[in-house]
Amino acid sequence: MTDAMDEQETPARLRGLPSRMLSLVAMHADRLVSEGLAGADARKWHYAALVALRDSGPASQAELSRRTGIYRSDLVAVINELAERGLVERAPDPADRRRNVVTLTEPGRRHLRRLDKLISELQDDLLAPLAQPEREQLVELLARLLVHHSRRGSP
Amino acid sequence: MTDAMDEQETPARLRGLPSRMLSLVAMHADRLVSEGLAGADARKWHYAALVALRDSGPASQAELSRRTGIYRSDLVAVINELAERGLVERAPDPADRRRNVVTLTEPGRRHLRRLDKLISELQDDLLAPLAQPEREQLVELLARLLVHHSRRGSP
DNA sequence: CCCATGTCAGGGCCACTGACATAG
DNA sequence: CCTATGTCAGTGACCCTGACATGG
Repeated sequence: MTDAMDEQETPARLRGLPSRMLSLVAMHADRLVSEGLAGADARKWHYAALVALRDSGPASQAELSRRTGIYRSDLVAVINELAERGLVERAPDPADRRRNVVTLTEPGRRHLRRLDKLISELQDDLLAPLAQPEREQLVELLARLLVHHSRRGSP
Repeated sequence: MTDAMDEQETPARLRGLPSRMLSLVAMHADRLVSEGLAGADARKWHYAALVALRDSGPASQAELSRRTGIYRSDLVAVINELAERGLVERAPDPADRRRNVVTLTEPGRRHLRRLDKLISELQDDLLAPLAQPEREQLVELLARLLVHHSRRGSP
């Protein structure tokens, strides 16, 4: 009875394709955030690195890379730029001389607080058409997808 | 009472940032789709162009560009590749000699049917952790975000 | 004269790889 | 000897711009 062997359903249309919708929405989101951060002379990785440092304290670059998902090789430039601006400090780790310990400075903390505000406004712009419970739903669904698809490559 | 002026809430953490989650999930989705299509010697734009042709019939390249969102300049290569494989036909439009009319061929239709199946399996992989109603919720929320953020640039 | 179309050339950003020296 | 770390060099995909010739 419930058999639907004769599905002649409309073949895929582009507009309803989840993978496509995700890409498009993510593009809009990235743009919003990138442009917003550009106005504050920052990029999203600057923000990611700073937040990671505040959340879990000073860390080596490799450790930071794991926390943020930024590649070790790309992190170099990010830390360079943050250090130039005096937002973080990069000092050799006496305990393990391969490592640089990256630390959030006080100006870095202040700057981060400004970025926090900016970012939170941008999230609001992004989610503008959704009511609060819907935003939470969205976040929860995305989180489920993330944990599922992350169990492949990172552990 | 409901006033929350003294919000000292935990400052932003990366994991819960909607814009970030969207980017990450979209990355996974793109990967899934790209790798899947690569196995069928196709790319996502091949698929997009083919679907657009089936959905709305033969079209000029500029028209196709509007339907798919692919830039006119990038479409050239896509149509080249599809034409090489005999999946579409590109012929000058006698009514407007600037235009090329692009038409889906019969082999193109067959190929597209295979891709449809592939893509639909990939969507399943992508949404695996979600139950059917949740998938619909997700798509609906994404659609709302899309219409909202598309009213800027296209009309 | 202005606009549309197809095409090419190229820039910028980003995820990702590979290699290398140094150190554990 | 193998692994980890920081660094640099480079690739390929993708989004996007600009320019140009031809035609409406």
